[in-house]
Amino acid sequence: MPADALLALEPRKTPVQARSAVTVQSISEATIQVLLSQGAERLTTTRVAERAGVSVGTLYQYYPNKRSLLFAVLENHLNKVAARVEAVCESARHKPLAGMIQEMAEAFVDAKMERADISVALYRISTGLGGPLLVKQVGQRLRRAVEAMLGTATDAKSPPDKFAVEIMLSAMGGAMRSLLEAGSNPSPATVRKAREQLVLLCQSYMAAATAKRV
Amino acid sequence: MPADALLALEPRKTPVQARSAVTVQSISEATIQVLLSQGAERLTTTRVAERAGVSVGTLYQYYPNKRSLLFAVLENHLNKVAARVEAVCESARHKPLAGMIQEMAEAFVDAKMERADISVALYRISTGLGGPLLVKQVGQRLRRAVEAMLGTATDAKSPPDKFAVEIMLSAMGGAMRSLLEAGSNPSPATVRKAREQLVLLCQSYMAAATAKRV
DNA sequence: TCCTTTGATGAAGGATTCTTCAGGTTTGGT
DNA sequence: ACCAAACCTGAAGAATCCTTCATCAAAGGA
Repeated sequence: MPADALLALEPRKTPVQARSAVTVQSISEATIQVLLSQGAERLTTTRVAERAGVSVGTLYQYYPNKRSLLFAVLENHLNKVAARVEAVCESARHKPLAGMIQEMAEAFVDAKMERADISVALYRISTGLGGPLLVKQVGQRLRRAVEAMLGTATDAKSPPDKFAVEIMLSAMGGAMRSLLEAGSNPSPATVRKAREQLVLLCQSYMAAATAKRV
Repeated sequence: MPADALLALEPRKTPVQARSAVTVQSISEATIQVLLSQGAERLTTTRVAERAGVSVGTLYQYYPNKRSLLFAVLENHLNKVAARVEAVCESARHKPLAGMIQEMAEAFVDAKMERADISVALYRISTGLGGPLLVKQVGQRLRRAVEAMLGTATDAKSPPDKFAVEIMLSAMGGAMRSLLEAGSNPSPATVRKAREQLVLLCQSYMAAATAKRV
């Protein structure tokens, strides 16, 4: 893979004045909106600019190409979710295992649900080039945070299995995705139930996985 | 949504001679190949035809448009996987719960792994219009099969929760996806470990979910 | 106030892509 | 051998799309 494939994704110019900061923000928002209303196939730089209320030229002043725009939006969202889960993982140390997992899983569900529209929109581009890579990176980052937390469990079982943690996280992510993509924004009751069930899923699996260690 | 959006996805003509059957098959295969080597973005009807060794016109004799081609390939794969899991669900009735789950989960992993290339390729288009719908339908179909199986468990707990089964299936699917998209085709050792862990995940969750019922 | 930087505009070039159709080739029955 | 049906071809029309650049407007320090 060519080295400039990554460089071409970096933003082109950073806003220095206030109005341009607004512009960049509205371009980001417009990307989500177009993604939701038209789909990834019909997402066009022109359409995004139109929806943002600026001209195409303006868009290209901050993003060198279409892909870099999508990449930036995706990266931004993933980082926010990861940061929130990491924070919870740090503050939940030195507790019993079940409680730690519960806090972590709930934080994950909440972070995704809070702006369900963004999540749904981004699923539609998470498959493009660079997407799986980002997801993988963030996944690793999350895994490390969870592992560090689990290491401090008061009811210390054997240390958690690296592979098992990965499985747990991707399973949780998959279930959330399926739920969000299922259609109309889920009712509060559904969200409650999902939280509860995902907590149960993670708890029971982690308990089984750490116990099984010989 | 317009009604003809679905009709436009139906195949245009069904092969009657032997050579045309070969042609459509090679078009299907070529679609996978192009998807893997070029990505969804660069998948072109012309490129698919080229790779299949036929001309574009031929392709359009069997598929009314590009989307119908992708839809057909995706549908075919999902149906195969679903059929296999359903078959196992039927033959695994009247056993203890843990054993049933194990057979089901292993069948799922095997079905996905057997042609990992197809799975990976199709993830790249499963997000297009009609994709989530198909996935949802197949998910429901699978859920019913699993529920029917669980109802016959010899160590009968309370009947399984509908929502919980959905969670389990989507979690399993998500974990598999993450694994497959992680990159280079996983080693046999990784596959073994994945099978084992996914079985554990499903077993422990189902046990916890049925036990929790009041 | 004046001038340099920063920000915004949008028409147009260049490149792809989807899809059709008029005309040729192959197959299989009679 | 003959013919109708099935099948294949691929150049070309019509529609988008990405990206650039010459030009204009706003901002803010000197």
